Amino acid sequence: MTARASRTQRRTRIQLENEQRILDAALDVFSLHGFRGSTIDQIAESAGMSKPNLLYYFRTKEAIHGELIGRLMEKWLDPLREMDEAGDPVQEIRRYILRKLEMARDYPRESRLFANEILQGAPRIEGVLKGPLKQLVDEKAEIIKRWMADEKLAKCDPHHLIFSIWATTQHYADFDVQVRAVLGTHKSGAGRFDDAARFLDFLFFDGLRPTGQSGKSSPS
Amino acid sequence: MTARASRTQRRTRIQLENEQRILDAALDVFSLHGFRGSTIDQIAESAGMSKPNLLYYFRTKEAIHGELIGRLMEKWLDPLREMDEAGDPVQEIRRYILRKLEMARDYPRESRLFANEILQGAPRIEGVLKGPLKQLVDEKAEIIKRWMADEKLAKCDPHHLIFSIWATTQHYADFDVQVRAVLGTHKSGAGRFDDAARFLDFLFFDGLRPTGQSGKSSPS
DNA sequence: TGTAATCTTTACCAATCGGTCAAAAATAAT
DNA sequence: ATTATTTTTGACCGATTGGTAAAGATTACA
Repeated sequence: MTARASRTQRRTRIQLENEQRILDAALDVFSLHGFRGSTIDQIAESAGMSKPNLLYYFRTKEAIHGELIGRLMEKWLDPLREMDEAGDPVQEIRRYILRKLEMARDYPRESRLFANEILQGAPRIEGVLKGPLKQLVDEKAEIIKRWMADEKLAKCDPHHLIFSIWATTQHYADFDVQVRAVLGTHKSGAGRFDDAARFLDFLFFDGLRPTGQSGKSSPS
Repeated sequence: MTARASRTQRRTRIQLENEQRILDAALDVFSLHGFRGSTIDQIAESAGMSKPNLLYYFRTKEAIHGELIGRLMEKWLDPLREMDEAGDPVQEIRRYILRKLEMARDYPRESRLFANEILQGAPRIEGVLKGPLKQLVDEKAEIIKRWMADEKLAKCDPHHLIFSIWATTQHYADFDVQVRAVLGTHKSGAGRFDDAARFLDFLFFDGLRPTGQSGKSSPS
């Protein structure tokens, strides 16, 4: 039995090191070119390793990608899991937005890997989306709905609220090239995310305020 | 000189037909797999055409992709161009959001093509982003800033406001698979976009209201 | 109808793709 | 030091890639 096949703990120091180097290089490549657009040679070269050597640790291209996606999905939903019904609704939502924005800032490759996967029809994670993801979102949407019923938040569709949080935060990772091109080079990287945090706080919490008076202008 | 090389009007009926078929098929394929992940054979088959026949109309894979991207960029920025300083600020922003959402609904392939291009580093449209796009956005951001100075809109960073509109609307095209997976199959396609329009109106215009009283809760 | 231009196909090419294999090199255990 | 094991390598495979050459089929036009 080859080394990598053993899921039974027995990992050499070299194994752990090289697996990490491969996954890191693969994250670079996959997040930039998508699954089909990436080649094993590219990943191997980026990892400073020969192709057969890489294939000694991961038997197929799918195996590398699958491992990355698996680890990603674990970490990706953590911020939403942390949303606590017992907490203050406004602070819970605010914290969720901030955590997601931090993840876009600190793990842009992971965000792009996920975006690539979804864009390309999510053939490899369809089950997760319709299963654990949907379940988690439905659960949290119920909590948000109760918050709204208790007048702690302005009423709106909680599912679409979650979508909008995903969209606005991940935008800073997925469309980073465009954001930087439009803002120009005068803004440092950190400054962009500070501005984004400030803006998102404005956008969501001048809309999500508990007090009821709406500013709608067309009574129609 | 081959037929397709002549940019000088002389297009046969067959040329126009086949070019359209090819571009339509290529839009399907490119928007789903990105540039590197798409193959000429795939596009040819999807267009019901042999590969050499396709290459008679477009000499390279890049040529097809370039033509698509070019036509896309034309249409893509129209809604923003239509934003009129002379109009009512709230209605102008509201209309822009609605137009962008309609484009996400009616041209999801184009949205995904663009997203793929940006995700993969925008190597083929970097110039457009830093040139015409940045110029247009800067121009409209100035208008929005003046609206805010005139107290017609709540004050915020206009660039990030535009980003958030892009992010929230295009999300419904680019992440459609995820949206459908989370919402489940009980919602028809049209209904999703109606809900989205309603929600986005809530999100932006309970925050972008002209009247100044903010609902911030942490006075710090 | 004849003919020139346009359109389509078959056969093919070199390069690259994901992946295999056996043997060599490095490492660890005794 | 010897052996057993793990790691690395170069040479190679069939399939697919983007693209070409040239001949055949079709069309437009006189």
